[in-house]
Amino acid sequence: MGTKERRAREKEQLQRQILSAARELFVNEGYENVSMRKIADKIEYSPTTIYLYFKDKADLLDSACQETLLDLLNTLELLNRDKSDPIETLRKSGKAYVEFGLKYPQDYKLTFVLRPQFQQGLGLEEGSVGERVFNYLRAMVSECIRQRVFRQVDVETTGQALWSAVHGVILLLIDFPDFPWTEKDKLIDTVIHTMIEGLKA
Amino acid sequence: MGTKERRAREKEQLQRQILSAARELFVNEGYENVSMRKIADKIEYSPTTIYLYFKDKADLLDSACQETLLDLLNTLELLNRDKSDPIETLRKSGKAYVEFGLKYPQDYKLTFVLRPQFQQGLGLEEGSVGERVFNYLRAMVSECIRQRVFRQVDVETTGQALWSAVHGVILLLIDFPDFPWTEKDKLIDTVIHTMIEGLKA
DNA sequence: CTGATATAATTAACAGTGTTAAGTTAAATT
DNA sequence: AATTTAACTTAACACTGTTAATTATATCAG
Repeated sequence: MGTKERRAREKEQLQRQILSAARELFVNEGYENVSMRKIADKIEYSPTTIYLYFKDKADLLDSACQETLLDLLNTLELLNRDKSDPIETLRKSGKAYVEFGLKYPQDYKLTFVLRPQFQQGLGLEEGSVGERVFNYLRAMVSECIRQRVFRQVDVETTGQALWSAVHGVILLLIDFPDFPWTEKDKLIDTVIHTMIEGLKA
Repeated sequence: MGTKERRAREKEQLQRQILSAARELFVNEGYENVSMRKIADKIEYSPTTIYLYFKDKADLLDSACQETLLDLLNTLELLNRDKSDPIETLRKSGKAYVEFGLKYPQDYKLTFVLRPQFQQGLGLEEGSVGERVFNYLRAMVSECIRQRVFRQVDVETTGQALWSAVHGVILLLIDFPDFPWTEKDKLIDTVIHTMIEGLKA
């Protein structure tokens, strides 16, 4: 009697197909420029079919962002963290975070700028992927303080301040591509380096 | 024969009226949620009249952002800058910048996030208001270096890095109002203070 | 294999969007 | 008073997200 399971599998597959098409379009053409009809065209279904699998367009955006956060978390956790040099770990992670944002600018903006406007909260609630990303940052800062390479700062505030700095440089570089930036990597390194220096004991 | 002048004045007045209505709506309801028809209703003209005064909706956004930038520049230039303490000046300016962004979050996002997507370049071209704002920042950094309170860093890169940091904290605070931020002012002060410390000689 | 039932997908429609072209009204000039 | 010019509006187009009603399809019972 596996027909029910098969049907469920098929449904899940179509859901993934829709999400995949939507995300690709969002990323390539921008959320606002993607219509439900465009997504439907891509998967060769009628527009309203999408509504059988997702509540509305914002829900689609939401799901796409979840995927982005997972990718980001993956990227960060793939870094080989050297416990003996927490500052270098922090620096590398910051760099990886910025590079992720610049490599997938549409994804990043979708997740960290656009989505919050639609969906309050950003899924930073307990157990979410977003929370895990932030925990990762928290742990690094804690380690720097524990090893006395940072002065006795507040972990929470410091983490949020670091996040602010890298978030800012990502968005400026994405949003003002024509601005006469010094040299992209130099700017990124300066932001990260300056913050770290400012926290040192 | 002042009739031509009067007509020109009336035209200008209507243009201002449109812009004022548009900006108010943009700020209160968000750019995407404001339709040309809504603006038209507010000023009691037909929707198409707007197109006699502005090229399109993006042009309206553009003009609104120009105003915001002027307001920002005004706010910054009202600060009494103490030449003898350039670091304090920088700190106060950074704080004022962030507070401006948080006081008029919609204006800030319109200008520094939304507009760049529509209109490439952001009017940071020569002689623009945007350029004057950035020159303000450049001058402060230069002064810090000249007086040897900062180490011998690159003015351009440093200015951009500082901008990144404050830009980031503004956007995070705006976009994630539900995030468990430590204490708003503490976070802002930490971001600014940490950057400055990291630049000191 | 046939008929009933549940599920999946579609068509048609609504109220709204930015924008353009054509038409109308009002004012200024000759 | 007639004509030109400027200001404004009406009607329309091709879209948008979304809902309700309808049709097609696949599963199950007899």
